[in-house]
Amino acid sequence: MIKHEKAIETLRLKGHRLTPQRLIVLSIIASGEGTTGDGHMGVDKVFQAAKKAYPYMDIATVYRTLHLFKGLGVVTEVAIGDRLHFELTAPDGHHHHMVCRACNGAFNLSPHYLAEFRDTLNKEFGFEPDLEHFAVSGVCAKCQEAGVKPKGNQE
Amino acid sequence: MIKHEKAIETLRLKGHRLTPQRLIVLSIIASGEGTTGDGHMGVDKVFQAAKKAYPYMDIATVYRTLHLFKGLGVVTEVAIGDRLHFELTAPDGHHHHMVCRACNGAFNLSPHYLAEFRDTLNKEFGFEPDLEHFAVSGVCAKCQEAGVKPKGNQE
DNA sequence: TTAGTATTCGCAAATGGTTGCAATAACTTT
DNA sequence: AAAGTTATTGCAACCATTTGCGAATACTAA
Repeated sequence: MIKHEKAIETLRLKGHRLTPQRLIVLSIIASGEGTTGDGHMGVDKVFQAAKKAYPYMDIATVYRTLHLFKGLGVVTEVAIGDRLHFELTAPDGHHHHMVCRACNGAFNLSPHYLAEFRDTLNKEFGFEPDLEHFAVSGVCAKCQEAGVKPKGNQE
Repeated sequence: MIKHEKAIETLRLKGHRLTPQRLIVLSIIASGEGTTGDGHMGVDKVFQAAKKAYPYMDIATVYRTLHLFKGLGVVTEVAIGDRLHFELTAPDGHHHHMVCRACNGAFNLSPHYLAEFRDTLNKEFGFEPDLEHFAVSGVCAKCQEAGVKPKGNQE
């Protein structure tokens, strides 16, 4: 009730309408209930929760709303095991993700690990990569111990 | 007819059956005709070409075949504008991709640009990222000149 | 060469996600 | 407070991709 007030203001300032559907989706994401371990919430979880609060809710509306929020920087999209998940964008500094292909765990990664990579692409190729919300797939330490093999190792 | 002989051998060695469908898909990818600029070929292009050579060809078979090849390291998958594209894996050193979100162009990126990033994730988090076939989305130099804006710049 | 069997195929139905469109509803203006 | 305008909704159809399943076929062994 307090956390996403700024998000609501953002909506209104950019001229978007404040519909019940949007407020519901927003509060669900903000509540972070039914989370898959790390604050990220699958689209289906959002949809189920939203339908409970508002039975006419349509899955298309959920997707459109989440994409709108993403475009406004209000939520962050993370692809976990080829399904989309969302979380409220961290108001402080945001972070990137390492997603484990074995356990589907998502681990935070501070942006400074990518800064150098970005600089290089910039200088060498004039290429400006989209690294605001970056996610690397891989295998986490725990799953490696448990015997999950990393993929081809030709660097 | 010569280029993908090794791929055929790989199939046989791993105990996969040498079906006409697989050989056709392989030769289409190897031929590289109908390419989207950089040697990558869209699934639909592969399917159309395959159906010409073998009218019963099914799109599901094309997908299954391409995934099999990908698992064997025979082809490389690149997501361009959220559609899958494939190319014959470069037999020498392979490369990564920078995909321009504005013009959908795909540019090659030598693996050495990623080596350091991998080492860091390894040492800091014990995380082993899948960087064999890595692709960054972004905006290429040309499209930046043409006025396409990079996304949020909070690093 | 033929018979056996496990893989692969084609089909059809399902998946997660997107889109076109007419009806609805949030905001604006009065 | 009512009417007008335009964004947004719900629905249904669609998209690219995946999957279940019974029929077909590449390989193996005889």
